[in-house]
Amino acid sequence: MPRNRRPQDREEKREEILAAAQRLFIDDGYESASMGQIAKSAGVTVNTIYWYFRDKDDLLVAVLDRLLAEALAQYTTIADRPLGDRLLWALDQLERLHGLVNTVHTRAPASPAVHAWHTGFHQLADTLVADDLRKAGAAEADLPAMTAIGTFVIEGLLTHRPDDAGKRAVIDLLVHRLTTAPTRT
Amino acid sequence: MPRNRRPQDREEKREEILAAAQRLFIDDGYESASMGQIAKSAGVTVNTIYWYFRDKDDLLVAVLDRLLAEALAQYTTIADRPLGDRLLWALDQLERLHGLVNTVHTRAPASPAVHAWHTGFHQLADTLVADDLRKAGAAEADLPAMTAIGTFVIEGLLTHRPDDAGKRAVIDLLVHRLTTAPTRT
DNA sequence: GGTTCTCTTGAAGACCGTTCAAGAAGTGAG
DNA sequence: CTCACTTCTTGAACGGTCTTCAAGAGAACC
Repeated sequence: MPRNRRPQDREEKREEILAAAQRLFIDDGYESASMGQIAKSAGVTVNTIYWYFRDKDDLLVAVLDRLLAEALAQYTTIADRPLGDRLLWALDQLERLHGLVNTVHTRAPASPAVHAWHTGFHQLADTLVADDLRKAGAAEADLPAMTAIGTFVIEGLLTHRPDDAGKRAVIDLLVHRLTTAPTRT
Repeated sequence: MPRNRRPQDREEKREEILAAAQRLFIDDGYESASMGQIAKSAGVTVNTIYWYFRDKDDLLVAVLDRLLAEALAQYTTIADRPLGDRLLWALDQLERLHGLVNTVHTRAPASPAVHAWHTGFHQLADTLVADDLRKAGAAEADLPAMTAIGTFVIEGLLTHRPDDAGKRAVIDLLVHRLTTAPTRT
């Protein structure tokens, strides 16, 4: 039992800070979004953020978890579409956070928390993609390399952001080349 | 004609600063390597760096140019090896700067200089890869998507650094799938 | 009423990249 | 030699960052 309770619930306030951080991280980028701006946007002082989150990286991880949960909730609604469509969907989902992909890669070496999130995310993504490729009849031995390629291409598309036609072309070619057996020579 | 000359040549000193910056950027990362550390490592004061370079991003671009020139000089020695070998070579070359790949992507939106370097680099890389794929008999229409996939996979391997066997598997599978025509269904 | 825990805050610390104004050092002209 | 001019170097400061510390406010329990 909590010895004390403010009128506003703890989770509620945490969520407010998180929402402000998410918006600023996505709109301005992780580096540009200062703790001061986040605090002002959430209507609190900087120190209050440090009551709910260990540091800025911890705040980033919490935002990432939030976004991932959102995306996974939506994933069930399109889980039975063809692989190419699902990849494009994943791309659109992730594209909302375009800058954050790079941020995660940048912060992971320096922050154990971000590193752990990054590892977990790729395990999840690998599992999903591997299941797909298995169903498409890919050889079991090729699966690790294939999922890696799939992941790398998606990250590349996020980082370099070609136009829609370019995205389509890359995804279609990738799916075609990965799911149809090459000719024996 | 220069009105004045110090005992040490201008280019020489610039090169010393550049060497110190390169080592720290690669070993500690761009963010962690502070201007103060770079200056101390080069045996000068911080302000001296600002005499030779506009800002930290300019210093980064100069380091990138240095590294790229080194790599290109070596490229001619292996230009006639098979595509897979050359990709692995490029990977080893670039791997020395693993962290810098991300740094470039992170700084490009904020720094016009880094952005310009990034664009130029990809134009160069795309040209090289496209030539290769053309020689391997790839359909002209597929070339842009193929080179994009090649680039993305290399960047992915650099960012996520699997072991040597994993790298080999990904490269082999990629080259195999890209250079052999899929079966018609 | 006093104690205890939760939450909030103002102020300060350590570091960052960058700029300013001043000084040192070499070169050429009078 | 002296003076002006350019090149290079530097100490000190500025505004910004994330983070921490110590103190205070507010609700719940004894």
